[in-house]
Formats: sequence, C-alpha cells, structure tokens
Amino acid sequence: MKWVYIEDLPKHENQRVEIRGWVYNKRSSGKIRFLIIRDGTGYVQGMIYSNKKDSPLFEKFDKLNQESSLHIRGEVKKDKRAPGGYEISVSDIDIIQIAESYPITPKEHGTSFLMKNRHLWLRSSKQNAVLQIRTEVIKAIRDFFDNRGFRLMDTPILTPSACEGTTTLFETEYFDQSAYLSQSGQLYNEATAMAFGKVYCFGPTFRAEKSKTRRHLIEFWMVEPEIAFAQLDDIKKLSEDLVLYIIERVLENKKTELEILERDTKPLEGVKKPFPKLTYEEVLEKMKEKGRKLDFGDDFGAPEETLISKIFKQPVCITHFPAKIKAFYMQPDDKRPDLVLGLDVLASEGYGEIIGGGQRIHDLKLLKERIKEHNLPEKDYAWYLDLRKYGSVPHSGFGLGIERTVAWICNIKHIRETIPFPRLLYRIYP
RNA sequence: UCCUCGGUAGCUCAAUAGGCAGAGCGGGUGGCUGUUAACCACUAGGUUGGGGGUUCGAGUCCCUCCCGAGGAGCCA
Repeated sequence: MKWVYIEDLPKHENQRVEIRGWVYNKRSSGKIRFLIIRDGTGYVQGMIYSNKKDSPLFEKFDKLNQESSLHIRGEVKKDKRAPGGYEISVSDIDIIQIAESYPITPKEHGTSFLMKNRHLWLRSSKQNAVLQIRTEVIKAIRDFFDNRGFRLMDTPILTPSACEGTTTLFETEYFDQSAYLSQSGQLYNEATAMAFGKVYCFGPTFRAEKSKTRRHLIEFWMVEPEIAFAQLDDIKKLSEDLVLYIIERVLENKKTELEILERDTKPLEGVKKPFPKLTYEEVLEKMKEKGRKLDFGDDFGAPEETLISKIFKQPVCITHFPAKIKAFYMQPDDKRPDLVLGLDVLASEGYGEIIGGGQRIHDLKLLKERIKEHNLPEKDYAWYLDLRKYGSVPHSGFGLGIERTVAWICNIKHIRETIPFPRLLYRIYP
C-alpha cells in the first residue's frame, strides 16, 4: 500500500493509503474511536468504527497514547466534521512503539517548561507552523538573491578579531591563538563584493551580549547582501523589494500555517511599496509630536522603535543617522558630515528593526581616521584597508535578521520560537 | 550587568490573618455510536527549589544561595 504524507491526502481521496506518524491525540466513545495522527507535514483524524467491543483494532487503539509511533492504513474520505476536511477510515494499525507518558499534554504549559522540552515542543502544531514558515522565508530569500544574480559567498565563522569592535564576542581556542565567533559577515563580504560584484552571505552570527529581551538571541541567522558601486538609494530599494518578496512568498505558500497560527494576514497583505522613508532627524520630530523627546545623538531604544512602527502601517526605512551612534565604516553624508548613510528598516506592527546596514566608507584616508577614532587596532584591519587601495569604489549592503522577520510574519511575541533550538542568555539546553 | 516578578503533584495553578497541602489536565481502571484541548465515574500521585533563622506551629515571615520569567541597555 502506498505510503503518503498527510499534506498530500487531498490527492488521494477515496483511495486506500498508509500514513506513518505519531499519535497527537485520541478520543473514544464506545463503538467509535478517533485518533489524531501527525507526520510532520500535517494532522489527520483516523476513525475506527466497530460493532464488536472486542475488535482487534480497538484493542490496539486502547494501547496507544500520545506520541506513540505507528503506521495506519485506510481509506481517505472527505468529511466536514474532521479537522482539516479529510479523515482516514482506519482498517489497520501497526504499532511501532508505545510511547512513555509524554510530558507535553494538550493543556497549557509555561514557557520555562516548554523551553526545557524544546526537543519535544517542536512536535506541536504551532511550533511546526512557525518553523515551516521559517523554511519558506529562507527559501524566498535565497531565491530573491539568486534570481537577481547575486553570488552566495559564505564568510567564516571563526575570525581572528572583532568585525565591528562594538559588541562582545565569543572567544574560543584556535590552536595556539584565540579566535572569535563571527558577529557579522559584512567585512569579508566587502572583499567578495569587490571580487564578484554583488554577493550575499547567509549564516549564523554570535553575540555575547547579555541581552534578555523578546528580540534577542545569542545565536541568530542573518542574510547580508553587499554590492559594489551601490549607494544608499540602491540598497534602500533592494531592502524594500526583499521584504516585499518574502511576505508575498509566505502569503502564497504558507496559508495553512498562517491559519494554524491564527495570524491576521491583512496587515501583511497591506505591505506595499513604497515604504515610508524618514531621516533620523525626521523621526526625532515624529517622536516629539508623540510626546517622546529625544536629543540629537540619542539612539532609538525599543520603545521608540515600537512607537515608530505603530505610527506607520508599512515597514519604515530610516536613514542619515548621527555618525556617533553608528559603526566606524559608515559613509558620511557629503552635505552633513555629522551624519552617516546608514539604513535601518523597522517592521510594522511594533516589531522593530529587522534590517540594518548602509553605505560603506570607500576613502582610505577617512577609513583610517575612523579606525583610529574608534580605538581599533589598525593592523587587524590591514586586509580591509587593502580594499580601499586597489580600485576602491562606493559600496553598500545590509543585514536582515531571519528570526525577527519570522517573528513579525508569524505574529509571535518572542523570537525564541522562530528557530528550532534558540540560544538564550541563561539557556543553552537542549 | 541592572530593575521587577516568580519557584507547591508529571504539567497549569489554588491554599483566607502563620494552624490537617487541594483542583483541573496528564497517568491507571471502568462507561458511552461522530468526537473536536470530547465527556462521566473511580483511583494513584507531595521532603512546597537548596541551606539557615523566628515560632508551640512555616507553603506562608526573615536572611542567604540556586534556578527561571518579564523588561532595560546593546543590537539583526
């Protein structure tokens, strides 16, 4: 008999099939019994009916408990009463294993308990939906860049020194010297962009910051495009197109998952070009209107980000930040040398920053000055400075945080649920 | 690192003012012809996070340590 995945059941209406999976839940009522089976691709109800109380199928059914593994065979039937619209009229059950008493019951649990059991929590329907949307987001991102001729250039995870010198790094042994886990692929990508024109890297990044908020992970995934000859306006457009494309793809291909999450898709469907574009100083004005006074040079904190993204229904592009609050490699504005051509994109619905980037300094002398001002050891940046010696060109890029993007699309409060095994402050198990 | 809150059955929580530690879910047993986190009955299940103190008596009050959650700073 044909082994079929639950997501493909509609193609097999009125056929006899085999499903291989796990018991999600069961109910019984005398001569009729129901079994909810999951196989990773979906959930389906199995129905067993018998006049005989001692039916061998009933005996097997009674032995089953939550998460027991099994094969079932039976006919696929359309039935409005069944969750998902289809059910299987079960004619045969092969039990693979009777599970031990499963800790995650169909009732409510606390976050701490669920995180401790993350390896099992992944089996539940909402977690399944979030992570299936994550895979679609990642696929969409890769297609977006691949289709536009970007070259995938993976950057190293073990690095000899700080990339940006701002955030704390994880230190590890590298034979007889120290190495640090990458916190960004950007600097290396500036090198590959000079070799390949337009590139992107996609990988994990590590921040040893003791951040403990719903928007932070210690280990997270980021996609970082970098384009030679591109200026701020070019990546503004690119970031807009990228965000739109990701949303379109999820809306198109992950309807069921969005339904499981009870995600209201209207705000996502409403995301359209052009996104509102503001400068840092214009945002300060908006803040003042809303009664939040900030001085020039103050960075936006979580409350400001939340406020901005609530004022606009669209994601918001913010540019032209004070040089002081941005990284050393940011290109200054010709007209306003105290400002840099940085770019942040804040997701709507209060989700805050998902993209950070900007135009990089391409002038050797200026870059050297900035390295000095930031008290960074110039010799560590020798190769980086080389890029400004041999045919230096203006170039720009940005990073998009995968987990924050998924959290926004799924309308999940905390980003820890958007990665299979989140690394958090005070939690590295399982 | 700082601020706030919490730790009681496998899980989620309750326990008036310091006075016999309880419920629902899950487990077990039995019942029910279409259930939707099914339902009904019965049943087992506890060193109240660790240590110390106050008290005739501590889940409850005090000290301390451990663990976790929410948030801040920083950032994607």
